[in-house]
Amino acid sequence: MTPTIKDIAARAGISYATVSRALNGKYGVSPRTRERVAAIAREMGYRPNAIAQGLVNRSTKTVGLIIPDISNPFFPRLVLGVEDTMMDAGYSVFLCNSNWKLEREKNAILQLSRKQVDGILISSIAARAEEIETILPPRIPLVYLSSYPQGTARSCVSLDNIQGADLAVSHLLSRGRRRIAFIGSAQEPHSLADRLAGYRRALERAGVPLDENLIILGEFRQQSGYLLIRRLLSRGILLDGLFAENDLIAMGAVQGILDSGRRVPADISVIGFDDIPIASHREIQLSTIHQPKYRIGRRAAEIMLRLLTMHGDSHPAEHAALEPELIVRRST
Amino acid sequence: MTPTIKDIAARAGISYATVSRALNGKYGVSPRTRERVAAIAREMGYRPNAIAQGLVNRSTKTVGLIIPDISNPFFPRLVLGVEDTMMDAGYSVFLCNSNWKLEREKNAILQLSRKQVDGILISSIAARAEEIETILPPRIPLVYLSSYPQGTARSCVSLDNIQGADLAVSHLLSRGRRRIAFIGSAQEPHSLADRLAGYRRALERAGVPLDENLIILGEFRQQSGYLLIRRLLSRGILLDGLFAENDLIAMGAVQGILDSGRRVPADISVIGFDDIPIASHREIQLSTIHQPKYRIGRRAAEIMLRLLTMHGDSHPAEHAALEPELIVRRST
DNA sequence: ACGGCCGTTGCAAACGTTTACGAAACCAAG
DNA sequence: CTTGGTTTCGTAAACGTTTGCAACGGCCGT
Repeated sequence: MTPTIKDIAARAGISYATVSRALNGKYGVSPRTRERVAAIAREMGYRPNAIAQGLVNRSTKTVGLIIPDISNPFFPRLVLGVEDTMMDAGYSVFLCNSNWKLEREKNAILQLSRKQVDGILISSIAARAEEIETILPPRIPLVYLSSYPQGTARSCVSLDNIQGADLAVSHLLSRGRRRIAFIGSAQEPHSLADRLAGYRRALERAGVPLDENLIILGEFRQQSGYLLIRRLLSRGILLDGLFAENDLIAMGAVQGILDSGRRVPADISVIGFDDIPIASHREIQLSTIHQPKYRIGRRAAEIMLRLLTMHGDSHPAEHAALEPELIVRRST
Repeated sequence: MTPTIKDIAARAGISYATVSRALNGKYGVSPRTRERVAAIAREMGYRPNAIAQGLVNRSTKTVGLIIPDISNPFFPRLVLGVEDTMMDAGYSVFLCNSNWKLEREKNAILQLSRKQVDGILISSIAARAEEIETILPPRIPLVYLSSYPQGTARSCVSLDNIQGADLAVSHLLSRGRRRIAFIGSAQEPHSLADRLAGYRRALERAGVPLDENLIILGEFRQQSGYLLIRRLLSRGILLDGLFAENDLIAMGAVQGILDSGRRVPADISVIGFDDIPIASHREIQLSTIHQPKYRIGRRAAEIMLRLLTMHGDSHPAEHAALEPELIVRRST
């Protein structure tokens, strides 16, 4: 059907080994035949079969990218960062959505390893490294983006979540807030833990007592923020500030606060996390901690490429922690 | 390294052909050995090498998905729809961003065909079919999503853009608007043409004269909508309604209108297209034409699966046009 | 003229599968 | 016990590449 290396060889009257060498610029082919082969290949519209190449080279020039949910506004730019830089380096990327389920993450890893990907980038919800690293193929590069399970020796790139949360809460404190609630999601154990830690650290440093009643957990969704804050307020619990684990929750919470007859930020200051695109909209203006999503993706891909090129010589895990940045908008 | 079919054969003391048959449930292997093989495979953690399988089966259980830009809020749910249903059917999907460039679309097709994908789903910006179909491998299934170039004989699934635009403009007319502007993007020729056609059709049917000065083109970006409407207004051109080719432009335009001291919808009613997630936000409340993005993706994937299973017997192109739905919100 | 070396090419194995074909083994019936 | 048929299994080719090794020819130096 589509021409193969053998077809070219037949047409050129030489062996297909020579064709291969000519096309790949290998040493040992006369300039004359090299050109002839190139011309014929072009003319026949030859495209190397990457599958066959993958089989013999034991490298598919392909990586897998596993994320929880591409329709969550945090991920698209991260994915784009990965895709852009991998593509520039000649790699293709398999996209897999795990839907926040460990089972599906594991399944994705399985599928990817069958497809012989050269590496895997994953934004995992696993709490412990064994949960997913045990099913990895032997010596395949893996880098965590925007996550890192406990006990892993792999590379990862993410924001300094503790620092970011600290920044957010300190900002609320600087606004004179003392009763600061935290609304988080139980879906992603790691970032939750760190952001909670940052929350605690900031309060402690400021000498503000911690009230466990102000900490509540739900899901990574907007509605979740709405419901949780309303429940909190209806219980008559006093608060003048809110730190949400992410912008989606924060936006829902803002609506909940408004619906309960209170003002933002006058009565309650609200700050989120991530700086998703909507957060900066004129009518929203949510204060937040900025995450350079595209850069995180790019950086992770760069690390992956490095791991890929030094194929297995040693894997000095690289831990890139990007700096969080406070973005002050109308909600505080 | 990772166990192959031969390792299993050696361990079981049989030929690897038999192992293959046993593992694939082919006819002609005794239940006893079948079980033995399965047990050994499980114990050794065997994973079939999909690359090798792809080579001999001439099918990689893989498709390519080409879209302009995953970070555009229109695409994530569409991608999710594709990914979910392809994955359920045992396929993996390569994601490629073309960044609204025909060159990159073509390049993506090239890469994908080298990777021997079984099919390609593409949200193309090409105006004419030849522009991209000429570089397709011979008999590979292709389905257009949310786009269809002129002169193609391939399947496609998209919204009825003319009808949708008609709906939008008719809605503005029903609100008593007569001077209705159109702001579009030149980036995607097809949807532009259709939405413009619907715009014209609705005006004509209502007997409202068309004013070419009210039609302006820019980019698919929020900022573009802002700048264009401001320019329009500063020229002193009268208008009381605006139909934007998509929500992003519409949102930018709303800001531009507000900044120019006019009210929405009192002075100028605004309606968009797509119904991206932000549009429904409480503080935005943009009227628009809903596109069922996830369903479009799913539907396209289903068509692809059908094409894939009847491997080449004949390709009766399937043209699925989903119904647009008018969503009335605060901006009109 | 001859030996050796280099530049160029071909042969064949290998990557991990699937599968057509044939061989062996088994069983039942004659 | 032979025969024919049916299971069950092994051999080998094939998919499209890459690459080590050997072979070939020509050129150079002696």
